[in-house]
Amino acid sequence: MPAAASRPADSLSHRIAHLIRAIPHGTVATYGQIAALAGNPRAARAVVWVLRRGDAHRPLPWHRVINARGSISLPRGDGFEVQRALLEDEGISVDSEGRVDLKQHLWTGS
DNA sequence: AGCATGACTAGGC
DNA sequence: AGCCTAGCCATGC
Repeated sequence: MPAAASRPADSLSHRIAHLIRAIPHGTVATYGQIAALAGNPRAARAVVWVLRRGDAHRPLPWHRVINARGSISLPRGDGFEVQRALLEDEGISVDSEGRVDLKQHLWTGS
């Protein structure tokens, strides 16, 4: 079965989705961190794409991904509130500005 | 093939 | 410390 030059299973996007599902409950990861683990430290925007696209087949813990400054990147609004609620449900404190204590909750990647 | 979108980031001022 | 700019990646039209 040659052909199939870029099967989803081997694509960067798929690796990204896989990594996101690997983020442990109660911890968070940054876009850049996921990108780096997926092989491209500069593919943070690709991570965003995957998160926005979502996965119709399996649940994606999208709420565990935040930006490098340790805060929720969604614009203020419903999405923002939902993410904050989901994180707090996992025992992660999020202040009114959407900031999380990375020292305490950042996924070490292992 | 070119332009636009998106929840990003590092670096410069 | 905050704002702006330029890079980077995958997809959709």
